[in-house]
Amino acid sequence: MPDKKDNLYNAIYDVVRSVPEGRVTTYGAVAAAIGAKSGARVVGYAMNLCHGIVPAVPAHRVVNRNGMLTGKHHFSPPELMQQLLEREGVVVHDDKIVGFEQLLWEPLKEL
DNA sequence: TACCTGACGGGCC
DNA sequence: GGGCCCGCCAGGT
Repeated sequence: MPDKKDNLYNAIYDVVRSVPEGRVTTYGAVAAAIGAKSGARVVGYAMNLCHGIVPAVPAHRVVNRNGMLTGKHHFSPPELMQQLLEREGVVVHDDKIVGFEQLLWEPLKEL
């Protein structure tokens, strides 16, 4: 695997796209799924670059460890993240996922 | 061209 | 129990 880094990002997008509708995952869960233990942050960087990626990466289903929509500010408009989640049946209150632990979808556990 | 900041999380003091 | 620090990549200024 010469393009390890490239595959890393590709793996991140693949995992995020594997998240079922109405479910959410965390940066740490994705990072653990791809073996990037050093960086939940790397997942965040990948999300930052998801702009223009096809097929579209459902970054709105990725939240931080607290279940908060930390990256909503990167959407346009920011409310779009919550809108998409609510559209899928996910209840969001105060930028936080209601019943987050129940909706949490862990790749390592489910995959 | 170089520095800095930014979607996180876990470990250590 | 709480707060601080470190690790990682890439793009913008």
